[in-house]
Amino acid sequence: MGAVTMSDVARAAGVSPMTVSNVVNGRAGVSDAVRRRVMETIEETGYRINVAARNLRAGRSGVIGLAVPELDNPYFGELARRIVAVAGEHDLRVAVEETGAAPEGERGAIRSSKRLDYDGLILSTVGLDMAELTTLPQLPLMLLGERENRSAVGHIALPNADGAQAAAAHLIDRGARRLAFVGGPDDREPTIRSMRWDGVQAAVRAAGIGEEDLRLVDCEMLTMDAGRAVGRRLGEQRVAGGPDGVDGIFALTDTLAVGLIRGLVDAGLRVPEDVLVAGFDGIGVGAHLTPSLTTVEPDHDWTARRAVERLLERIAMSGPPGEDEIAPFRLVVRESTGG
Amino acid sequence: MGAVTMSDVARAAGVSPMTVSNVVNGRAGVSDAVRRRVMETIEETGYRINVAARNLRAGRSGVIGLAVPELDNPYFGELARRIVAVAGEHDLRVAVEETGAAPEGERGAIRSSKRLDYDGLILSTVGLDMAELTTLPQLPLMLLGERENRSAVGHIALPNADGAQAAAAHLIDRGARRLAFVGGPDDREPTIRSMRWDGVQAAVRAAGIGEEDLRLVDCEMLTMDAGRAVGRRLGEQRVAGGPDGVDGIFALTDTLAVGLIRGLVDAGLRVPEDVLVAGFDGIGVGAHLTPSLTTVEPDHDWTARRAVERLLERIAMSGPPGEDEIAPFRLVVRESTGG
DNA sequence: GTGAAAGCGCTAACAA
DNA sequence: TTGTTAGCGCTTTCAC
Repeated sequence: MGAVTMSDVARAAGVSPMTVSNVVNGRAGVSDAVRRRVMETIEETGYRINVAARNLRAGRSGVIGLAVPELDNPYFGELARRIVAVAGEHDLRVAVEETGAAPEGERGAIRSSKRLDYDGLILSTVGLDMAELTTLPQLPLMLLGERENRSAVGHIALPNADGAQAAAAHLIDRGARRLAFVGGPDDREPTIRSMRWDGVQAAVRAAGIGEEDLRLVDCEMLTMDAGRAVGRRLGEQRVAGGPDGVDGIFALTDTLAVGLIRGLVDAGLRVPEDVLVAGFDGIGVGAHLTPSLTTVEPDHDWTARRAVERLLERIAMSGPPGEDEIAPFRLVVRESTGG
Repeated sequence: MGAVTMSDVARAAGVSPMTVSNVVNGRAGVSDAVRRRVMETIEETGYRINVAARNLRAGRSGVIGLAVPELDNPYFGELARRIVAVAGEHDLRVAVEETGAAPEGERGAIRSSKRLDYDGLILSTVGLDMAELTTLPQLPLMLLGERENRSAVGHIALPNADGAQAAAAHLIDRGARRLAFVGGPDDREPTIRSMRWDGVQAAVRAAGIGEEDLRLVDCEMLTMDAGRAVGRRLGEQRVAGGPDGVDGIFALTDTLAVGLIRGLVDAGLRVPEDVLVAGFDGIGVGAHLTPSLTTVEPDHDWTARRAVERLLERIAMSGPPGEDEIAPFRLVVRESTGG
């Protein structure tokens, strides 16, 4: 543990620790000669700053948490990657956590943020309701994915309504007339699901399709397995009912869509010939499926950057959460909706 | 920042800070009465330990790094999830990092581990060679994936040779006779690729298949895109050459296999009717592809647990890296090799 | 432009 | 069983 300290460097360079500190932190007010000498000494001694000490002094931990529903979902992996990158630019470490898309997991993430002393938390929330979120945390918090602007918590929203509307409009444009919206468990208040549902409804209304030709299909978990089960069921109904069954599906997430497509195949249907399918998220594997997946792709870079930067602002100034922002998106059309 | 400190709690409870420390850390030698009183005071004051201070005192940062090639690869997401879980049991935070599967990225991860002062690093390495790894780091390091036992660095190995051999034997068992091994860039020394290649060769030899019926196909990157390009090429050759083309493919990773299958489809082939395909890793999406993917699935739980625990041992005792261990695996047979 | 003093909150070592 | 002392490595403040 022969760790080299600032004092060691200072002694070796014949200056005070304070001067070393100034050099290390690139502060002004150090003559070029001294700066150079200190730099050299740092090089020679192999000095590295002690982050724990600096953090203690600064009253921070230097770590922000990132809590996502599922780490093995490529979407959140991509998100994590970018957030880590942006945070690194600010010399922050990112501790990742998984919530399992359940309120209990999200509560747990907030709790462990406190236990492990994170400076702030970026929470990609699915389950926790706003009431709880606004009371619970004594912790700079950025929410990812929700839309509604509720006072105490900062948001970076996904283009839930607009994106879903675009996807549904596209399904209709490609000839679908009997639509299904396959989503997660129902909730009491604005969630990703309800907002995307609104978007799809808007598209249906705009196209003059009757409400009876849009079905809402529950799906307890947002997993491929769950999606596949639903797909199989919808597929079997379609097969039994002939051409009167569902012919266009919007899946709440790409992950769900992957399972859904496979379930439809299990039931003997072809995508897109018999049923069109579109998802939401823009996960990478979507491009290489058979059929490849049409999806709403939010701008992940933008999302990550804004989330981190705004969290940093909140940590630094403990000011108000600020305005909601909505990520830009594009609709990526692929084979699952006919090309 | 009205943070409550141990001294505050001590004063309020009428004891010394040291006693509070002992209670907080569950150390023995505190009377039940005092312990209870301190606990209550902690509750009342809302005291939370200052991790930065504790770390400074302990000479650690409380953070370990986890560097993986690609965060948006579900395989590494799963790995990360489990590692975070195990580390959490030990009150450790996990900072994730992406190397991009390139030596430069892996070097960068080691560098930033030092910059950000990680207590240790779990590195899922692909590119960096051992010579460099053993000289470079002054940092407790656990390697994931490699096999060769080289003095200074700890390893948790994947069942590279045995797993690949099992997969290849299975391809042959299902009737494949002209095999291809599709892997990453070639390397000078034992890597995941060369070890899996050895396994495949062993299977081919054991089956009495001629060396000329096993092809080694390079693939610069381990991405779906790259795999797709290779798949398309192999597929076109097969179509041109008739039944004499490749009829069984082992892909170095599942990610590659996903692209590969799609590339074969692009070329007009059917999997598994025309070509059998097997991968390695057991990524979740493999089960829901069309066709679903046969794969070698290492025991991820085991891998994560051993990696963290052994890293902790190394951090604590800075002892020798210890023996290599190889993760158990199973061959999961799915549609891409005929069911 | 440079340095000395003091203290961030915690805990090891020793004393009582 | 409990308390006192001292110091982890850094940086804010103020003096020179």
